[in-house]
Amino acid sequence: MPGTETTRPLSSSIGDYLKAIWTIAGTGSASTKEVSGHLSVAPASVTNMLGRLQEMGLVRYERYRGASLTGRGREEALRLVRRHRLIESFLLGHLGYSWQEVHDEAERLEHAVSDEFTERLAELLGHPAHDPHGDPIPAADGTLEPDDSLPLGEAGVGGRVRISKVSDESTPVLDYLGERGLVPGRLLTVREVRSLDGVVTVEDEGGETHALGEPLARAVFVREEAAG
Amino acid sequence: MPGTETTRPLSSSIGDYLKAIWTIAGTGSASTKEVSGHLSVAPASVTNMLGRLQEMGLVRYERYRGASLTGRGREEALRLVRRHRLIESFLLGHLGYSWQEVHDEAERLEHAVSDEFTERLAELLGHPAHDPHGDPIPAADGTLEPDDSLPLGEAGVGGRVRISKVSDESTPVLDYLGERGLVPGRLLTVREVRSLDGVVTVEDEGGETHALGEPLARAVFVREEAAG
DNA sequence: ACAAAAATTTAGGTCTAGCTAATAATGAGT
DNA sequence: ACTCATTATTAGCTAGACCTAAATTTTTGT
Repeated sequence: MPGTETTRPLSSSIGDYLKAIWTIAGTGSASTKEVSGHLSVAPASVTNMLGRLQEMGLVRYERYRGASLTGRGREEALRLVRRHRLIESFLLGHLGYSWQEVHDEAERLEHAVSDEFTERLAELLGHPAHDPHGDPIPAADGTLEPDDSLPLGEAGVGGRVRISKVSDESTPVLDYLGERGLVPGRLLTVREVRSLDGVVTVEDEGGETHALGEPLARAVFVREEAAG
Repeated sequence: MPGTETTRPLSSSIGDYLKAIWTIAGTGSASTKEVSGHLSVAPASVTNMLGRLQEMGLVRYERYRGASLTGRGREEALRLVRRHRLIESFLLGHLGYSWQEVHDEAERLEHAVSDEFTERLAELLGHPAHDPHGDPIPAADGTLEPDDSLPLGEAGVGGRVRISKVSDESTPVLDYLGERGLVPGRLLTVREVRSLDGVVTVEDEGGETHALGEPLARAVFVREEAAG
């Protein structure tokens, strides 16, 4: 059966590279330095690995020019993202993990888990479309819903917006927002966007007002609501 | 803090060696060949690794004499066994895995999972004392209930016995027994043990009679019931 | 008691994924 | 257009965990 070896294991660090490129560049291309920074690996090691990934047909890579994912590379990356997000959902929903604990555990687990496990987990969770951060979970067939959300600061003043996701970079930020109910799904009205310091003032459904500065405002992504 | 580095990561294959020695020899000692067979690793590699494990203080090893676990080695092995059995329980109980699928998945997961995860999983499962095969699950503190079960063939004729566990070596065997309800917890009466071929005849609670030959009889372990 | 068989160890090599230091290409600023 | 800082690549090494083939020790059978 030629062409049937779709699911050979693929060492765990290979997946990390693919995910990194996908995260950094999406469909575009990622530089050695960016990947190096993302994975905390020396640039020289990245160069080396990108060469190998190209030989495997997972990335397109040109010396001094950075790398971008091939179809297969993207597929593989999305498969890992799917695993990661489903596992995070499980850890938060069923095992009582907190935001901060979840990421590392999921990072390790996503490399150990089989497709079988992933799909059964999806089943258990009721095939969620989004993870707890609000990020879309790629479908089992590798499809990913296009993400049309925008940073809170770029929303139109006076508009009604719904929080679509909260970026998972910083734990204190997540905690702060979580405590105030600023989580995916929440409906807000944008009251003011001050261009000097980027502070965004919003009003939530309960009439509470929140003023969000630099790191906070950038962590919140929203979608404009159909009816204002 | 000297002596506080209890939980450093320990590469995954190290754990495999410790578990193998524990499984083969318990508290006694395992030969190079046994370990080699158990892990499907060349004998030379085993020799090499046993030397390293000794340096780490995890096994006692004498050239040409085999290896046995030290206290720390045993602790580590039992921790993995705990993980493995809890994960198996979860896969069977919550994700709908079947006997045959469960083992490999658990084997991979047990190396990726943290203590945190393990304990939260134990919580979710209601702190079970036994896994689905009937094997005791080591406690979080490293304690393991002594196992006083014996192979079905060694039970006294006429006695009432309860199936304590079913060894998880062979899938067809597990399936066969499972289909007939010969699972841990089942109460049986031993009708006959034929010494020529080792066939054991038992009667279950429903009055059904089962004649179990070599591989089957050896997979079933029982405990004698207090009141006959 | 000893030779042959079985088990084990040693020696020497591979592959992966990382590292540092030295060298080369790219691109920004004047 | 040229120089210099930045970014990448090459070269050469390390460590872990494995392998095969050759040498050695232990065990077994007579």
